[in-house]
Amino acid sequence: MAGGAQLTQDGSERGYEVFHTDCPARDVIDHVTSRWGVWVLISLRNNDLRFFELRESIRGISEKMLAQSLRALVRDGLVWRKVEPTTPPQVTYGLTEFGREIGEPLTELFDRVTQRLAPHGS
Amino acid sequence: MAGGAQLTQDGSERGYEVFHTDCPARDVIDHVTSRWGVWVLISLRNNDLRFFELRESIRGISEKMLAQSLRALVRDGLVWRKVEPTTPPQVTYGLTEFGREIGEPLTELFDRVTQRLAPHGS
DNA sequence: CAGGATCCTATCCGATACTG
DNA sequence: CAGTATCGGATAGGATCCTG
Repeated sequence: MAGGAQLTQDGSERGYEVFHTDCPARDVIDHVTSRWGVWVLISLRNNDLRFFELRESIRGISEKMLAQSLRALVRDGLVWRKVEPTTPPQVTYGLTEFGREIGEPLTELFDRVTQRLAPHGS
Repeated sequence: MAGGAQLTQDGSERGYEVFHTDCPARDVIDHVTSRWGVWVLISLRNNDLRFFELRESIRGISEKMLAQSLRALVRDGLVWRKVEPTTPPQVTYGLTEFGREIGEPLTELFDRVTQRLAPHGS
């Protein structure tokens, strides 16, 4: 069903799959493609990072939105969170297997846009 | 540079590529991954559609946001717009080559999420 | 049918201040 | 360091009405 999940024109009212409002996939996609979620996932695709490393990496994000985005991604099972109860505390974030699965096409998307817009490299 | 485009730690302030705020790619990504842009692109990946067909397909979108999203996507060169000056007028939208290029990983992303969340099909 | 214009609300998001 | 809580401005977005 790679091409499916559109509306199925079988005449009935239901038949929509993910385009319908109450589809759980829609929420996840919305989180993944949210303003900052994208960059969090892309930032984490290579190495696990700590909170402040993410903040430094994603220029322009506020702590509030970073924390919020991370919470959503953890809730959705895309990102894990490891707390080292030291002083000062150390919290590390990384991609789960699902997160890596999702991060792949996201990276691809990202690369294609970049390549398209910046072909003036030589 | 599939793995690159992170910050380049060469010590200087500049050296960021796409995570920096004033990167043009970031705008496009933001449009592509906008609340409704995603669904427009995914809706169009198989067939060209008219305005009302898009509205029907993407459940929950308002005409205003659909028009607005379409305008942004056309401006970014991801979607083309063909006007048939009949009465009533007929406007068709479809993916440009760039749009198709971008739609691919988006569809992949979409499929992976769907597959993950709805494996109870059988 | 395919929108543009207007109004109004919901939420996003940054800034600031505070906590463990 | 890694957050949470609160406030207020900016923006997204829905509803309605109107036009070619």
